[in-house]
Amino acid sequence: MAIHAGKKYRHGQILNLVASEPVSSQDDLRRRLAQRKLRVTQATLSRDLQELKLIKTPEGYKPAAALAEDASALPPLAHALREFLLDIRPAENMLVLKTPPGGAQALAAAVDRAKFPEVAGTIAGDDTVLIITARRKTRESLQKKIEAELQ
Amino acid sequence: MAIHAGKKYRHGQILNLVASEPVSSQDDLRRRLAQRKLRVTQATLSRDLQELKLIKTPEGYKPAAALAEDASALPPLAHALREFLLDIRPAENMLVLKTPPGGAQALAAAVDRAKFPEVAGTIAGDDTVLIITARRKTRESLQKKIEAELQ
DNA sequence: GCGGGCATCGTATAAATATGCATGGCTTTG
DNA sequence: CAAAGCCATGCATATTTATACGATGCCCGC
Repeated sequence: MAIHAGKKYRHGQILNLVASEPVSSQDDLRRRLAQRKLRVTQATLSRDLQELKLIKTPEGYKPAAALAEDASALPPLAHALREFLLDIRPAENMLVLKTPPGGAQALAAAVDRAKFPEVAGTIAGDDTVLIITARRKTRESLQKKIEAELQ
Repeated sequence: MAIHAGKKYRHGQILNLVASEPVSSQDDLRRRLAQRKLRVTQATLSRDLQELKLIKTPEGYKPAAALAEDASALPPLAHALREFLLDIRPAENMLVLKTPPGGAQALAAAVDRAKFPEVAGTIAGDDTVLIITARRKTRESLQKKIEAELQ
């Protein structure tokens, strides 16, 4: 094996590089390492990046450690509302939210996650979310907050 | 344009899908959407995923929201080791660390700052650090600690 | 020393993802 | 309504990433 400085060392250099400046591709990384006298092929870097748990983002490679969380991380409420909400209908102490087919579960989850004090509970079907509040006044307050999320 | 239900709706379905089960590729995603009567091409999904800020991880697509970084939030010693260490050689009551040319001073400084009780003293040349401990047993203990820093 | 097992790596190529360009529909303006 | 501008999209293809396979080096026991 050629002039090798060891995989450990190369991994350290890779971590340094991606932490200090955006690296847009494995070939980009390969060129930068070459400047540091480390000559390896793209194939090796593909393996290295996997071992180092670095993932590609629009802003370069980043450690995946931060995203180790469960797959249930949902987008914020505002986003869910923009994506799913078709209509809001007030009904005394309740709010009825309409979504496209299949969207209700996701929207309800986002509402729950927002933990509004006004919300007594939610029920989601396929394209409808029912939000229940204590009283009509409570519902008015909640409705304002939700409409504010829509800007 | 075919029977389409709108980009917003498709985006909602994509968020649902990737939140509920791992999706390994854009083609995988394309097939699952087809089951929900959404027919689009991989090219469209590539654009969708970018707009939704979903990034590919070994466990499927995830929201990029949780993109903390700092690969270098490591303790200084671990960082220095990753950056400089090429080799560790034990020698009775001493450890010899090899670095790339010019790296020894920096690595030795990091070792000193870590203040291991085992370390009697260090001597750094250009590409070699000599760490001196009291006895062979002491060196073994230190060596384990240093190797642990490398993961 | 000699073979076996393991790890690393490059080459070639497959697989996955991104993109230039053209099309068709929708909306706005006059 | 026509013309213009804009979006969303598909198709074809370029670019990027992953992998199957074989070669080489190293360590270890005999």
